[in-house]
Amino acid sequence: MGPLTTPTKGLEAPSSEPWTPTSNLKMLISAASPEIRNREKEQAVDSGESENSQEPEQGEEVEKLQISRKDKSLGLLCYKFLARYPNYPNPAVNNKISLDDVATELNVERRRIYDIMNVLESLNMVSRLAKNCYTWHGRVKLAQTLGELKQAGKKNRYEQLMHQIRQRNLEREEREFDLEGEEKENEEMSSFDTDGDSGQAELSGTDPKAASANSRKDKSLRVMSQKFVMLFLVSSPPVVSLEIAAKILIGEDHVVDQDKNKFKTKIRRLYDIANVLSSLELIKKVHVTEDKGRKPAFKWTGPEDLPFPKDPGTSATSSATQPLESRSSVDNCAKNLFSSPGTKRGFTRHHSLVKLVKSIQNDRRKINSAPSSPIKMTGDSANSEFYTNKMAHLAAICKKQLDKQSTGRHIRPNNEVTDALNGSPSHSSESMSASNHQPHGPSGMHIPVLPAGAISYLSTKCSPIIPVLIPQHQAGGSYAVYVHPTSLRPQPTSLAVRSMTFESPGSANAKNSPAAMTSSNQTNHQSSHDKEPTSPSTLKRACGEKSLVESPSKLQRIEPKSISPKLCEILQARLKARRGASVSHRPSPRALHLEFSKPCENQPPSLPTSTAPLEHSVETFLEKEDKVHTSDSEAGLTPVRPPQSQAQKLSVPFQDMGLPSGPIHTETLIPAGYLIPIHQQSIVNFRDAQCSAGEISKASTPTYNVYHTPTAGSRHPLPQEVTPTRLPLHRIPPMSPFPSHGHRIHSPSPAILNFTLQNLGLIPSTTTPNSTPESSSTLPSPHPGLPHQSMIFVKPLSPARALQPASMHGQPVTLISIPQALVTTPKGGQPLQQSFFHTPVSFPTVTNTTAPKNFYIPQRKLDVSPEDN
DNA sequence: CCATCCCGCCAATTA
DNA sequence: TAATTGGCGGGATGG
Repeated sequence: MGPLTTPTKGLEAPSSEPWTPTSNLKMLISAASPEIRNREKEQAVDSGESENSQEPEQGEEVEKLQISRKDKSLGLLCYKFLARYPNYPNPAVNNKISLDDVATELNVERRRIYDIMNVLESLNMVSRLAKNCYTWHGRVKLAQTLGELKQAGKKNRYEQLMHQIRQRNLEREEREFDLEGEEKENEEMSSFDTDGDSGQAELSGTDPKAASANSRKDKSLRVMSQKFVMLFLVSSPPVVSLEIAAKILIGEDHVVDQDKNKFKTKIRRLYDIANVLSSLELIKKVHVTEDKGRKPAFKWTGPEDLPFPKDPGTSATSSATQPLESRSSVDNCAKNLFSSPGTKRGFTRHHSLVKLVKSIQNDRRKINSAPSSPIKMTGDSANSEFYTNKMAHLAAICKKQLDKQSTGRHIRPNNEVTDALNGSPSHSSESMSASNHQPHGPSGMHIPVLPAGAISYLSTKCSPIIPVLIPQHQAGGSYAVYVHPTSLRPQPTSLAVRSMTFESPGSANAKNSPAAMTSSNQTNHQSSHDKEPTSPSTLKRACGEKSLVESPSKLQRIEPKSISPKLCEILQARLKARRGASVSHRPSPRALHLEFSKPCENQPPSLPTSTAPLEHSVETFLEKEDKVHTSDSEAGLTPVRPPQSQAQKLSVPFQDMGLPSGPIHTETLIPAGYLIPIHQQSIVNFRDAQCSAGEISKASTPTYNVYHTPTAGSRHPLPQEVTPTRLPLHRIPPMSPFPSHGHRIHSPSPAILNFTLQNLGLIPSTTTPNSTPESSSTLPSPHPGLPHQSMIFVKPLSPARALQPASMHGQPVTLISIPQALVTTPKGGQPLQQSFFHTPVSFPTVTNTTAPKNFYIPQRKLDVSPEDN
């Protein structure tokens, strides 16, 4: 069933059909304009068609809508766009996005859609399938992507750069140059980094030559978006002013102002990006009052805890591992999902290849899936989605309006700084909360909201088994699920691509347990094999060349640790001295890391499901990869690019060795790129889903559904970075009892919608018309998709607390339950990805830590005023 | 006046 | 070569 109609179409439908009268109204209204809210207040509900009736209530004739510029804003457009798709799409379905359709439906020029897509693509929320076609991933990979970006940001030392710039500014202000000398020093330091990392990227952008391969293009929006996000993830108060961001994004600030124009342009672009990110609710506008005056800035409101890619090498993270971005090359690579070969060559996937791949994939799935329970995505779900989308759309809008209405800003989180706080000491503690989930909460990022259905897993490395609790209200009580850690990490999915591979090694904790690693590797191998061999050399020239060449260089690598700390200290010292502001440093996670890691090691390597056999030496693995990388792409894997492989190679050994440097270098090299991670998890789900439904769906759609992520980025995590927590988790294979049921929630949207509508008074209560199964959880949780603060207050309880105490004893692992309220969830029916990670080893304290301590922010010079609006 | 940022020309890249 | 992407900056708009 599901498959039939399904997915594909779902999208378009919304466009114009009249859904319900009311809905239309809403849509219109929303679309109409900001003023709407006013209107709403007045009218509240209104009659149909706003236009028609026109309601002169207001009297004015404003004529329908004044089309003010705001009505056309990119942010609003983005909201509309997002409303069309579920936050956690069911992987089984093919979530294709046709640019033409979207543009038509939303009534905008294509150009605008590109802007949105580029930003979303940079966050892995979508990936380009083909010409006019993108695949929607929603927020499934978001947490991971953010984690990777964070790593990349650290690597690039954006934090330091930011500090430097700030200081510089201060100095300038105060006295122009006096301190130049010092600054220079700093700069130099930084510059190195920069050069190493981003610098290159930058250069390329600036310099044509550097770019050689890189198309200049690569640089832009996508890369910019990633860098911008990195800044937030890295800075302690997660507040970034446009000015600073622009400077960093531009090659550097040293450049000085020369190009005013350039600066101006950069700012323009940042606004574009910021609008999209705001729609995603990852950031919000604020003003910072620094020494100078008030400057426009944005505050991060997204999730703070991200999975750390590094550690886990195992799982997904690794994929993440790389943050990388390589800019141009990356892009290219990435883009090429499938293959990416040489510039032109690409293999473009190939039709024929595709078929092969599919078949292969299918086989794999079967295999893999077997153990796992299939998920179901039934047709209904599909249908439901259909509706859902619409609903979501409306809901989103409504929500938005509501928000506006409710002026209140909620809390300002200024201090959300959780990260900073906790962060340094332990990500771990903090992290827990919700890694993945969406953020929407107002400011709270951490709130763990889980979808009712969803199961969260904690990954703990430590204990072999991880208990997971899932609280569900309605549905059932909470459940505890035990999962083998191993399974988690190494992802069973064969799909994992090489990216994964390297991840594992690297991430695997610094030390990584061999077993785990191997397993993962293995998987990769398999998958990779099948696929196409082509890719290897081909990559884009750029990629290959650069990576190759550069990789060797270790420039950065070396210093990072050594240097960075120094710099930090210096900077901090300076800052303190000057301002008294302090910069928070994060303590290096490493120490923790190690500790944690050990436990992990203990775990049994083998996984039940995991396919991963162990073994394979890295080398082997590598070899294979080289040959094959891409193969997976279809499977949903990402394509690989040769360079990566190399990188991996390098990295692997090093890591194993325990040397950070190796891998790092690579990264460094490419700093600027755009990252594209791969997620296993998703894959997994996907598979599962497919098992059940997949075939059908496929049949319907010839295309590949796969979603592969575009590419994996190449890099791996830095060794340094290894953070203690690793969490990867995300979806687990179907071990858990429940998940199997498909019930999932797919899109929250309906729920939300209801919620919204109810609030509005539009509808009585209860479910939406088309109920979807998930309806059970009526509560509206704000979904990721629509975040609203206002809508629901989810209080972030400390998760730990919420959960049962049991967890405590249970071991190191803490469990977190999530209120079911939150509906959201991924559709996959499965466990979603939320991962919580708790720190594995928790000492008793851990739990505690999580919550409460957030408040203090060390220094902050900046005042942030919420502005909104 | 100035912060935002829409619009769309037109170049780069693809098909 | 045509079409698709998407850099880029003029200049409009709202505050």
